[in-house]
Order: sequence, then C-alpha cells, then structure tokens
Amino acid sequence: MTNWLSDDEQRAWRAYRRMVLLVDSAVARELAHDAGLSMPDYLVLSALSEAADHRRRLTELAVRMQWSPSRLSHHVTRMEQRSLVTRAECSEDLRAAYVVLTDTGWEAIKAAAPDHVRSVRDHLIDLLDEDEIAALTSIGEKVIAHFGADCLDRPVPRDDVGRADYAAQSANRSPVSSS
Amino acid sequence: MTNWLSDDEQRAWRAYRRMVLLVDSAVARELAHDAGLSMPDYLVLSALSEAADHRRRLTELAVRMQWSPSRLSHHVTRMEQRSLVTRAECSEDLRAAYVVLTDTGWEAIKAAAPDHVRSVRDHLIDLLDEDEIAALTSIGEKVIAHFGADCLDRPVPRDDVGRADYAAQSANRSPVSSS
DNA sequence: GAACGTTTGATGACACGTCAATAATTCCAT
DNA sequence: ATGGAATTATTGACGTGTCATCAAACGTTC
Repeated sequence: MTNWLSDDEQRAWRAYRRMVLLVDSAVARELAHDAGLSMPDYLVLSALSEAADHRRRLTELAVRMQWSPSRLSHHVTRMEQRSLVTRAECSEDLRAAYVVLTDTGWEAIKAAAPDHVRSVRDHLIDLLDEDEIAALTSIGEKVIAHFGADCLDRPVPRDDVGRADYAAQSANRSPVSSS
Repeated sequence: MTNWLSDDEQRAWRAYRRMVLLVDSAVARELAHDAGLSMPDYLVLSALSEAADHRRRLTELAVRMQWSPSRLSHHVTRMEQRSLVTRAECSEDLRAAYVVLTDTGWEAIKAAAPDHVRSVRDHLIDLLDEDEIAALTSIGEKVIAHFGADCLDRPVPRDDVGRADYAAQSANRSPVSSS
C-alpha cells in the first residue's frame, strides 16, 4: 500500500524539480556563453582557487565536491587538455597526485566569476526576499543534515582545520567564489 | 565592480546546490537500484502513462518535459532498444511520430512508482514540515514564474485543455505519478 | 621481509545531453 | 500549383557522468 504524495506534496516536488531544471540550465548556459566553462569546470577551478597553493589532492577534492574519484579523474583529464589545470606528483605518497591550477585556469576563473555571480543573482537569489533566502537556507541545510556529516559543504579534513580560505567569498581576495 | 553574494546569500546558494546534488543523486541511485530505470526513463514513462492512449507526439512530449527534441529522440531510441516504448507513425501528419508505452514499459512504471515515491519522501518531502513544504512550493513557483509562462509545469496545449489526468496523482488510477 | 588488505588513481564501456546539420513533410503566399 | 518558409523528427560528433575493473603504492601483521 503506497503512501502517495498529497496534492500539496506533489506540487512542492514538481516545483522543486522544475526550479532546479530551470535555474541550473540557465546558469550553466550563461556560464558557457560568457566564459566558455561548464559548471563542473567552474566548480573545480573554484575549489582549486580556494586552496593554499592552488592545488589539491585528487581524493581530497573529490570528497569535498562529493564527486566520485572516477568522475574527477575524467574531468581533470579533459581540463588538462584545455590547459586549465595540470597534474603534479606527490612526493610523500607515490600513489597520490595533485591537481594544480594553471595560469590559464586562474585567469579563466577570475574572468568568469563576476558574470557567474550575476547569473546566480538573476535567476535565483535576487528573486527571493530576505525571508525566502532564510527559508531556502534552512530547508537546504535540513536536507543536507539528513544525509549525514559526510555531506556537509565543508567536510574539512582533520589536518586541514584552521585554514580560513572559505570565509573569503564576499571580500575580493584570492579565492574565487564557488557560488 | 561585482556585486558579490553576501554571507547569507552565499550560504543559501551553497545549501541549495548541495541539497539538489544530494537529493537528486540519492533518488536516482535508488530508482536505478530498485527498478533499473534512470530518472529520464521514469519521467518519460510517467508522462506516457498520463496520456490518453499511452502515447504522445514527440514534440508535444518534449515541450511538456522541457526537453530538446533531440534529447527526447535520443532517449526514446535508447528506451526502444529496451522495449520500454515504441514509435508509431501518425496518420494525420507524416512528419510526426508517436511514442507509445509498451506493456513492458507499463509494467515497469507501475512497479517503479511506489519505491520512487518512498524515495522522494525519504530524502525530501518527509524531512520538511507543513510550513517548509509551503515555503519550498512558493519559492519554486516564484522562480519558475520568473522564467515565464513557457516554463510552467503544465503547459497544456490548447487542444489538450480539459483532460484531467494530472489530477489523478494521489488516487490509485492509471496515470502514474511523475513525482 | 613476504603476504595481505587498503588506499589512490586511471581506464574502458556505456548512458546521457547538446549542438549543428539534415531530411521529409506541411503550410502559405502568390 | 508552385516555391519558399516553418514544422517535425533524426543523426553524428562531442563533452559529460557512472559503474566496474584494474594497477600501483602503501602499511600492517606475522
């Protein structure tokens, strides 16, 4: 005996799906048009731009982004071919590898960020008032919490605690917003 | 001069992104595991199950789902190879074609729906109280409205007005929820 | 120090989605 | 009726993402 969705629940689910479809595709389309980057590209570049030496271990990056190692590896390969990032060996652990932001990649993310933020504002943030922003945050964080501690936005590894790069979004400092 | 996101806005955007990532991947994973269907598969089957003769014109379906014609054509081809749907000619317009639900497809969607609804409840709907459901709906519909009338969930074509299949979600009738 | 299981990444096969180009039919204006 | 534009659908090339599998290096245990 299935517990079907009520009309209100159905409506919420449909609105959610449609919103995500529209927002994501609009933001992605504009990012591609303005900067020649895909959303995944942007997220990788942004994560690297937040890192100390503009480099991260593949696994660390994959965990942080909630990507499969395989996905990241594939994507890094493709980005490498466009000179946005490079791989570098890790001297302490020969299995491991770094992904490093190239100058090209750094310029690309710096150039892309303002238009991207504009785009996010246009299609989501600026459409909502203060209460709605708060509601969205609270709903989002509630859902995220349900998936457990592994899924926090900032699963900062033990040995990484104390770094403060993340706070730097709205200031004009070196890390570029992963917005 | 870029209008960067404030801390609150940044937090909302990050929570939104992460929520979408987690919910979508969990629901998709469970659907694939339980029913051997992808989300796109489910959406196509569900849309067809809502149609009068379990069939729809390709273009009509593409518009309704907000998919590109190309995407739908590709996907239908793949689904056809798995015997979930078939193509049929349209006698009135020789350019046109129907996609038709096969018996296999019909059985597949009927079997998949309960688990899928369970999954949507587990990872989103049941996590939220009544107010939050209402807030999510209102936020979603506000955003959808921003994208214009073309993007309504139910861009019912003129000649289709009056059909009532959509109302039938929570009842146990023939159309299967597109949830 | 050899054997075992674990961690870290890479890879191939395949599903998915977009874009641009194509073909066939229909519609419409003359 | 005919020629040009619009509609409908398909296709190929390519970028993207997943899953299963593999290989190499590490670390621990005996």
